[in-house]
Amino acid sequence: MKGPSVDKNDLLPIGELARRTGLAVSAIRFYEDKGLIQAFRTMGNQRRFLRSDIRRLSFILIAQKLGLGLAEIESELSKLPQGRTPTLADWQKISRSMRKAIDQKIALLSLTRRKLDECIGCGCLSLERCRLYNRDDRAGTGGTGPRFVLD
Amino acid sequence: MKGPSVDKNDLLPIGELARRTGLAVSAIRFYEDKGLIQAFRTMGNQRRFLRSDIRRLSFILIAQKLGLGLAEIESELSKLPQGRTPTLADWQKISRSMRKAIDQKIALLSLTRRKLDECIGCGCLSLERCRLYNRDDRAGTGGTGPRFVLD
DNA sequence: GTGCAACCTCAAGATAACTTGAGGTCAAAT
DNA sequence: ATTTGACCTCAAGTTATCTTGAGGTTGCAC
Repeated sequence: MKGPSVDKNDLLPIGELARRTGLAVSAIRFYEDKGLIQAFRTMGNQRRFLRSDIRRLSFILIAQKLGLGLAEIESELSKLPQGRTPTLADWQKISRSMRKAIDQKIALLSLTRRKLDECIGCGCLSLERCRLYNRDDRAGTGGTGPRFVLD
Repeated sequence: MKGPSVDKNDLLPIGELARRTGLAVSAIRFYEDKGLIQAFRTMGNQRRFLRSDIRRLSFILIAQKLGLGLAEIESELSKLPQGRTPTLADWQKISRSMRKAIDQKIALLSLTRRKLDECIGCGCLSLERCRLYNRDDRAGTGGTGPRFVLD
């Protein structure tokens, strides 16, 4: 019975992790710096990662594709158990939350597309008349970015 | 008969354009700097915009939501006729190309979702086994960013 | 035990997309 | 005529996400 042991041979140096994920070594170090991933250190101060960190980085890559920022990703990842290597069930849970994010993105895009279809009919793209935009606009929402349009 | 005349009263100062689009004044100046939009100048060196620039800016905002960078957006906008105010037909054309971009995005997300569904079944998220990733990977594609994963 | 690729840190640079600030001008109402 | 808010330029700052470089150390293979 060879259970999931965490013996020393399973620890990966950063370059190996880079090769396996397609990330640059510098990016992984950067993520560690940001607290997205953690590493053990050898006596000689070199990083050693768990195999499960491949998944962690994979998650980061996928989540980025979905438009999440590193901060948001970190907050997602923080839902993983601390102290122990995440189990399959842990990853399933987080994967499902990612699926929801995808669903939402698709829904938003579908909405945009539908509205755009209407607009193609009139050729407008005008903030004042087009349904692409809020009707009750003209208000500063308080944030920094653009204040209405498609939110 | 009040046709679409372009007399002086139709020229908008930058602040007006900002209010109408929800953009910051500084952002509009920035876009002008980048060549995304052009302005006339008054004798006193103040910018004056055409009404049609509202659409232009609207397009920029929508295209950004779709994930295009300003450079790409500029290349889209460059398809508009030079010299004259874009007609409805011009905008319809560009809107349709935008629709295609949305379609593609949705398709890509659907694919991701489908693959993710498979992965939830196995809980893997592993670069080496999971179908989320290319099978023929392990290769540097030459670019800077992540080299495989979901492309 | 030596060589050399792979590793380390820390600071600075790169790109995108803007904002902020300083210092000054314009124009429309009073 | 004066005031005041909107406008101007240009340089520098901001946030996010990394990369690059300098200068130095480790660790594995021979």
